[in-house]
Parts: sequence; C-alpha cells; structure tokens
Amino acid sequence: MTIQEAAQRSGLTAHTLRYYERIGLIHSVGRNSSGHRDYAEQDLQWLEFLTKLRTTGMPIADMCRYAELRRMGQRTADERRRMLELHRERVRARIAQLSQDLEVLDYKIDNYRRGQA
Amino acid sequence: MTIQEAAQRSGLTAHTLRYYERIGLIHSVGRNSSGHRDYAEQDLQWLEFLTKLRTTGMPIADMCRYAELRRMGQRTADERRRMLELHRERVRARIAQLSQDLEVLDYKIDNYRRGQA
DNA sequence: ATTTGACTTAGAGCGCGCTCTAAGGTCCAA
DNA sequence: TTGGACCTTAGAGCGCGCTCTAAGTCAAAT
Repeated sequence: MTIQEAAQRSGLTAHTLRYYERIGLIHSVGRNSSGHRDYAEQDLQWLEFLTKLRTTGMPIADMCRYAELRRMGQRTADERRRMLELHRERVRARIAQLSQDLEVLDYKIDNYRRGQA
Repeated sequence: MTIQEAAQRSGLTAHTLRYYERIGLIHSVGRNSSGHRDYAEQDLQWLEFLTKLRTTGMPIADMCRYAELRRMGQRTADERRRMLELHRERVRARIAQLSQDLEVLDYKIDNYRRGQA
C-alpha cells in the first residue's frame, strides 16, 4: 500500500506518516524496489491505535515510549499495560471535567434564553 | 486585588493575565494610583468563565469574539447564545468521542491482563 | 527521449497559546 | 536610604505537533 493510500485510510497526511516514522512511532515500514514506502495491514492497525492515543490526548513523547516498549517485546507488556491504565485514568478525568463544564454551559445558555445574560 | 492574587485565585499566571488583557479577552481592568492592575470580583468571575471556555477547547480567537460581543452590550445576546450553543455541541461531541475511545483502551488493557497483547 | 507526477530525505517553518525578557517604575522593610 | 521584590509595557522566544520546502530519484505515459 502506497503512502497516499495509507494516508487516506488512516486519516493522516503523507507528511504526518513520514514524520511519525522519523520520530520512531512507526517502525520498519517496508520499502518497495524503488525505495518507496509500502504499508502493510498491520501498519494500518497500529496507526489506528496510535491515532486513538493521540485523539485522547496522549503526548507524542509518551506514544514514542510506548512504541519503543512494544518493539522490545513481550517482557515489556506489564509496563505498557500500566501506561495505558494511567492514560485511561487521565481520559476518564478529562471526560468528567468536560461533563462538569458542560453543565456550566447549559446554565449559561439557559440564562441567555431567559434574557438574563 | 493585585495581579498575583488574581493569578492565584484564577489559576492562571500573572503573565497570562496580562496576555489575556492585551488580546482583549479581559477588558478595562482597573489600575491603582501607581498604575498597577487592581482586579475586581467581577473580573475574577469573568476569568472563571473564560477558563471554562478554554478548558473545554474553545480557541482563543473565538473567546475574543465572544468578549467583544459582550462589550457591545445586550443587543449581541442572541449571537453570544448561539456561540455557546455551537460550542456546547462540540463539547458534547468531544465527550462522546472520548467515551468511545475509552472503550478501545479498556479492551486493550483487558488483553494485556489476559497476556495476549 | 522527455515530460509528468509521486516518491525520497533532511531540515526549515508555522500556528497556537502561552511564557519569558528587557528596561524601567514602585513599594516596603531594615 | 537602600535593597529587593514587586509592578509596568513592548516585544521576543518557546514547546508542541505537525506541515511544508528543497533538491533529488524513479516510473509511467507521450
């Protein structure tokens, strides 16, 4: 799969895919006979997961660390799990905070509707 | 109230408070006889609301627009309400997305616990 | 054979939201 | 009255996460 196809399917740009590879987020993407990147299904799955980490607010540096641990194999499974658990807590906290702020928005909008803003 | 007190109470830094004033997010903060800022309770309430808009992801430019409309008085109330309603929709969508991504995290962590990651 | 266009790498540049610096003025305690 | 910790403004700088450019390679179409 070409970089353009991978971009389309992942929702990232070709620029971003090259950037992710450069910083070590994606490792060992295959090259064809002309030296062009040739993405495999596995790469797409990994990108999809990376994208979830990103959209849930994990910093790139942490994602790099996770990717590095992953490359080190099964013996780093516990550390990776702990990273995800910690991240999950942050996501939960973020959702809780947003939900709370949403109530303030509701209240504010309600006041506007009553003409008291 | 001095800028340091306002910083402490708002959770922002003095640098940020000055920056917010410079870009028009906060308007007409009082000055004492030496030219130092003197924040009022009202300013703090406004800052608290601004902070909610920020933490829920409203871009600074939009906040400036909202602040500008507010300064224009009651006749802009409808437009301000619409801004908040639009923003609320984005916050709801964000919460929904995060909740969905959270499930993927749960699944992934579960796999680690089963030793199949 | 040449043009077109997508690819490659290395590295520069950008937009956002601060964050800090420089140069100077003010306040207050010793 | 002097030192040090505040404050002021204007403007430069920074960290993050991309995003784009430059210079060159390669394959396919004309």
